[in-house]
Amino acid sequence: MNKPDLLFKALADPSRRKLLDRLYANDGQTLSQLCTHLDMTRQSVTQHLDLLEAANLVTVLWRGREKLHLLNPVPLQEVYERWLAKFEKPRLKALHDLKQRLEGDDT
Amino acid sequence: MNKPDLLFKALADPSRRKLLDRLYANDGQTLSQLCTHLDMTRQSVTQHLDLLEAANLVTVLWRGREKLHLLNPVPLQEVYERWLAKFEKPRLKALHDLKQRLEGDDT
DNA sequence: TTGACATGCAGGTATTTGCCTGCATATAAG
DNA sequence: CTTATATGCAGGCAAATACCTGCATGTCAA
Repeated sequence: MNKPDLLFKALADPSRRKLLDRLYANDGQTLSQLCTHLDMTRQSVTQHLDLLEAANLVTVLWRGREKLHLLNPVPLQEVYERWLAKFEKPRLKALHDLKQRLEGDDT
Repeated sequence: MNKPDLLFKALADPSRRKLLDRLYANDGQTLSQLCTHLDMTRQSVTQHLDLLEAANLVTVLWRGREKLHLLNPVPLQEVYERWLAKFEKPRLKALHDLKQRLEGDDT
């Protein structure tokens, strides 16, 4: 699977985003530590972390029997640069607004 | 399903990103037009477009029997503001580099 | 009105996902 | 050495996904 696929898929799950948030608040936590705040088994959390690792959002550092998880923000910056930066605010929003006027709001 | 879930899920598929790219290059295309460049049936493309619409990335405008698709970049800006902006460049990359030194490169 | 065109709607199926249980392995501590 | 701790590995299962086929509906144009 290619790079942006892995990245967006990794971000598409609330449990995984929660893991990223926890690492953002307190980086370098072990698997067991990360498990304590999610209502699922250790094995499920492992699977989520594996996905985050595959997306290069989390890097692993072994210390003895402990597996420390470190957050890597670089791919997120790349997402911005390659996918979001080109959508500058004013440009296409005008079309959306135009639609609102032509059709009435169907939201 | 909540907002960021829909957004990231919509972006997690290469066909859907390709559709967004095509709309970025040439906005307001019909379903048939969008089908011509993807190697799948019209119904599959419809499903992808439905997902993009659910994520509010695409807005639809009916003109007679034609369904025009308009790109809406606002959710992408929100993604940046709510998820990416807080990961400023220098901060945590240092930890990733530290790991490289401690473990050797396992990439 | 009739025929062509644009799209919708209703399934059917193979694959992927997300979660689980059960057991195995490796490290730390007494 | 023995026990507790931290994690890995294998497999199973229900739900979601991403395709498809077949048929129905609505709109334009002659």
